[in-house]
Order: sequence, then C-alpha cells, then structure tokens
Amino acid sequence: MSERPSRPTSADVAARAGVSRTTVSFVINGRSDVQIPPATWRRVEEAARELGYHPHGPASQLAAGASLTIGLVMRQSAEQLAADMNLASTLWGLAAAARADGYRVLVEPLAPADGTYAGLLRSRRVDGLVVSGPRDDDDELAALVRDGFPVVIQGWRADLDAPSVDVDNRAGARGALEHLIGLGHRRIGCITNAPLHYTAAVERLGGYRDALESAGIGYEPGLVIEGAFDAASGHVGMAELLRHGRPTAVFVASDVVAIGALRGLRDAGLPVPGDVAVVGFDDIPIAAHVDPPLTTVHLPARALGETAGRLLLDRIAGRPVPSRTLLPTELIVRDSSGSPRTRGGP
Amino acid sequence: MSERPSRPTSADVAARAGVSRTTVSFVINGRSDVQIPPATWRRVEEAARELGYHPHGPASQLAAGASLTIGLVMRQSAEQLAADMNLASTLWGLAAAARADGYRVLVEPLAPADGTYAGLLRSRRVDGLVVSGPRDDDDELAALVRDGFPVVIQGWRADLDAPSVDVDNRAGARGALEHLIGLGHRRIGCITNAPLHYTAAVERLGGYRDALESAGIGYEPGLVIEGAFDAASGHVGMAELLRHGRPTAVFVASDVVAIGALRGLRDAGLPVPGDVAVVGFDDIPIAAHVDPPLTTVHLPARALGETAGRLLLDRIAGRPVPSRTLLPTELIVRDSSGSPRTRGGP
DNA sequence: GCGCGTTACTAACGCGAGTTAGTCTCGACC
DNA sequence: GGTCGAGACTAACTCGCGTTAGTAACGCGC
Repeated sequence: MSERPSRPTSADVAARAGVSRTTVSFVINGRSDVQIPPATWRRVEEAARELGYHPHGPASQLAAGASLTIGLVMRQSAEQLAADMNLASTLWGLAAAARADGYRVLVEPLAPADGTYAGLLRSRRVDGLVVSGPRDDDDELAALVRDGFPVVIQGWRADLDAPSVDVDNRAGARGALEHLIGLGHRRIGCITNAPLHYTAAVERLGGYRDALESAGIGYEPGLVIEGAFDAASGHVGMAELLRHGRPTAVFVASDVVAIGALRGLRDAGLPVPGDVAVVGFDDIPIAAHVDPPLTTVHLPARALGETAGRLLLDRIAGRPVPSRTLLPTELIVRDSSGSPRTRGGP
Repeated sequence: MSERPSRPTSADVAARAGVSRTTVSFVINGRSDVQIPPATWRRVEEAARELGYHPHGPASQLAAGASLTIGLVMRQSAEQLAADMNLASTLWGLAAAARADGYRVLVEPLAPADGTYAGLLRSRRVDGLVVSGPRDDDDELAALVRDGFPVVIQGWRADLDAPSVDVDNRAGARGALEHLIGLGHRRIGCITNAPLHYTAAVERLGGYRDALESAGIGYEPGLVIEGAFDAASGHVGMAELLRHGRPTAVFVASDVVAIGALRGLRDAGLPVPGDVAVVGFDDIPIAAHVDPPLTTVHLPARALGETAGRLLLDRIAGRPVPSRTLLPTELIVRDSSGSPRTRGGP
C-alpha cells in the first residue's frame, strides 16, 4: 500500500482500449491530422482515465526532442536577490507565459562565482534560457549565444547577438528627474541602484544626466553616489551625499536603496519632502506605505517576466524576435517629492 | 553557422575513444565499482571533451528512471507572492540544497484557482515536490500523499501524512509578546499576517494568546484584527484597531503588514514607540531601515528552503525523515518597541 | 472479379542513455 | 599444456513514447 503500483504505460492503455500504441499516442496528443472515429477516441480516453495514465515526461521528451522546459538563470548574488522585491512578480509572469505554451520553468539561482548553467541547455534539459542580470565577463553566456541556443537576456549585453528585454531605465529615470526639475529643483543628487558595472545602473544614471542636460543644469560628479542593491547602501550613501554639499532633491534609482536613503535624511534631521525631495525607482509594493509615501518610477515586473517568456518561446519556435524590447515605466507621484508650492522657485 | 551542429552522442565519444558505449557510460557516471584502467579512462574523458559531449538529459532520465528534478509548488496568489519578501531567499536555499545532490528545481507558481500540479509528479517530470502554503481543501495534494509520492509541505496540513517544515511560528510570536509584556505593556493588540484560514496566521495568533495567558492578561477579541499579507491591510487594520480602543502595543505578525500598520499610527498621530510600541514578524531586509527601525521576529528564510530541500531529497532517497521540522526564530530588538523606561509601568 | 481509393488502423524503428550477461585475453598455477 | 580466474571490455536489451511506412478491410464503379 505504501509502495506505488507500477506506472501504466501507453501500451497498457492500448491493450485496455483494444487498439495499438500508436492510436493511443494520437489520441493523447490530440492530433487532428489523423482520422480516428469518435467511438475509438472515446474508448482510448476512457481506458487512460481508468488506468490513471500519465505520459512519462522524460520518454516524451526523448522521443519528441523537446524538453518543454525553459530555464531562468539568476546571476545575482544571494543578497542582491533577497533585496529584489520584484523577483516574485517577474517569476510569476515568466511562468504564466511558459504555461500558456505548455512549458515549465526551471530556476537556477547562481551567484556569479558558483557554477555553470550552460549544461542545462547543452544537455537538453531545457529548450531555452532567460538569463537575468548577466555580467559582462560571462563567457559561458557568450558561448551559448554563439552556438545558436535560444537565449533571452533580461537586462543588457551590448556585445551579444541575443534578444533582450528590459524596462526603459533611461526614460524612466529621465521622467523622474523632469518631475523634480518641474518642481523647481536644480540641485539634485543621485544614488544609483547598483555599482556602475551593472548596466541598469548606468542606464538610470544616464537618464539622470540626460534630464539635467536638457534643463541646462550642470552635472556635478560630487552629487552622484553609488548604491548597492540594499537599504544599507542607501543609508550610508545619503550620509556621504550630505557631506558633499546638500542637494534639495535626490533621485535614488531603487526603492529599497531609497528606504535606506530616507533613513539617512532622518538621521540628519532633514524633513522629506520639506528640505529634501526624494524619488525612487521600481515601485515595490510597500513604496506607498513608507514614511513619507515614496514617489517612484513604476516597473512592470510581471510584464517583464511575461515578455521574456514570450520572446523566448518565439525564439524556440523559430519565430522572428525583436532584438531589443523595452517596456515603458510610469512615474507614480506620492508624497516624498512634495509639490511646487511646498518648495520655493529656484 | 547559425544552425547548431548535431549533438554528439555517447556513441560518438565511444567511437572516438575506441571503446564501447558502455565504457563511456561508466566513465561519464564515474562508476567506481567497475574496473577501468586509468589510460582508457583518460582517453574517454578526452574524447568527450574534444567533442563537447554532454549527456542528453531526457535520455538519462528515461533510462535511469529519475528526473533529478524537484518541484516547488507555490500555492499563493500572485499578490500574496509579490508581498512575500522572503521568497527569493527560500528559493535560493532550496536550489542550493538541490544542487548539492545534483538536482534542479522546477517552480510552479499556481494561483489557488488555476490548474493542477499533480501531473508533474505523475508524469515523472519531477521526483518530488515541495508544496508551499497548501490550502486545507487541496485534494490533489492529499491524493499525491496517499499515493506515496515524495512530498514535503512547507507550512502545515495536520491531516496529511507527509513531512513538513516550518518556522516555529507559535514560539516566535510568543517571544515577541513576552518582550512587550516585559516592557510593561498589558494592553496589546494583534494584527495577523493573513486571514485565519491560513495555518501560519493561526499559529502566530496562538503564540500571542499563549503569552497573554501565561502573563495573566485576559484575551480581548476586539484587540485582534485580521491582516492579509500586504501593507494596505495593515494600514486599514490599524485604523480599525484604534477605533476599538487604544492598545499601548501591537504585535503585527508580518513585517510587510507592520509597515502598513506604522502608517496607520502616523495617520492617527501616535508616535512609535512613544505612544504605541510595535513588533513585527519575518525580519525582511528593510525592516531595519523603516521609521522607526522595526523590532521583529527573525525568520530564517534561506534555512527554510534548504531544510525543505534536504528533507525532500532524503525522502526521495528513501532515507527516514522526521514528520515535522520546526526551525527556531529569533527576536531582533530594534527601536519600534521602545524600552521599559520610555514607557511607564502598568 | 478486378482495380482503386478511403478509412482505420498497426508494426517497427528511433530517440540516447543505463545496465545485465556475457566474451575474450592474458597470466599464473598445477 | 591445459585450467582457472581475474581483468577489461562489449553486445544487446531496456526505459516509454513519437512517428513513418505500410497494410487490411471496406466500398464502389465498371
């Protein structure tokens, strides 16, 4: 009773229904291109149900030559991932896209240092890979792309000829700054979301610079501090920023880092948005509930996952795929950026 | 060039090394029980490397009868998952445990309404399953357990004979309350982390009641409000709690909900911890950085995943497994609970 | 009665590896 | 010189399913 009965195979179903294995296979896979009388069809279905038949996955995969599985490789460190509050949504979106096509998702969280993932693809355990947060020096990834494996990059690697998805970091950041500039701020600091060898950090900083330039405001390197994913980095980052001269507003390119930055401002006794306005990035679920509610750039996490999934499935199926897909962001104005009236003009 | 060359098979390796497929298989799988002279061994390894040979996953799985994959079924809704800030760590821990044994992790996020996951196991696409946040009415799960499939439950289902892992919610909550009581509080409210058909919510509430009882404080149903995973529920929950009579302290059984609760207290103009002390649960990464830094019960998210993984692998391997594993929590005292001196005695 | 389509199937091969039950060689020992 | 036994392999079967090529049965027209 504790031991499972041996699995029924398609041969058992065939025997029970009084047909051949081939016919069973046709029915199970719902092939409409073969003619099978409804009576036979039903007999097979019934036999399968009675026996509790489920096709053996690995056997199908071997015969059909497809694993019906896609992989998600997360190249971030454990700490970085723990701080990423949008992961769940992205994963959900990816899985939803996969399931719609009968695919499953295999996740491979892999710190930069540990291990390899190319084997997943080379051993055909997955039919394609979404690589999130690739590092520039990831040769393994370059090799996979070169060998023509279906890979979608979430983030960016300019040197690789693989389709990539990302939010429009640059435009998002630019929008955040235009908002601050519109409120009359001219001396605006920036704490990045991550060290500057991460492309997303560079792009968001790029949006910051674009906006300053368009507004005719000079770029001051002293107003830019590198954050590093977590709130602690925002905390110390803000302290450092304040030491270098006080801005009237700060764009923090990550909500989590921004929460640390807000703490830094409290430490310094500077009211937000009274003395310093703050705008974040990501729109994590709690952004609306911190003190003060955070003005931020909404990142469509779930759509990001869905899009990555769809692109990868298209690529696997051999359909044409755009080389770069950028998802739009949206500025969500809450209290932390104040209003034109609470701040004076320039 | 864009087309991948056809994969080398073990037969190709055998031909190149001048041996049979069987020998190749022995070498690749590192079987120490067969005698193969070092010279031959090296020839095979070299041939495999030169050809870029990787065993075909599905074929191995078919022949060996094991998929070397475990599944993680997340039974929470999309919103609930988005609010769960510990997911990434748990997943990381699970994947780490799996990888140590040569297993991979397949994730299946499944809204309560949508779809079925038993097929994963029945079709042998996975060798075992970790089911997170199972609902009481999940018959599919009950059937799998009854049929003897390797399943580990993360959370609790008292009626099922399957090993389960969880943090010691009850003890954790009790510790939080003892801390508050020790500070002199006697009128202590509670906002649960989730609706009370979730066992974790019931357990944490149980710890709250235990502590009150031990301290000889009467239980007042009016001081208990149901939260629902997200900060918004904490926000409205706190407002409701304050309407029913003001406690001097509140135990909020989830940090995310607590952040909403803190907002509710701000709305009411009540300083924390001056007028009302707050203790959370989970110790999410930003708990230390909100205003005020949150006293909370640390939940070892990564260890939770690791433990679930190890238990499942033990179960798959047929090793004995304890039926219930509880991980200890730890109270992290920060500012939101104040000190005995800031509050007067009873 | 034969030829010729359809219709409704089935026999048999192949996917790529793991594994069992041998086979063959070579040396030692009697 | 024959026998035994290890050592070093290999032939061939197996896993469960997808699929191609082929066939048996039936109807129909002449």
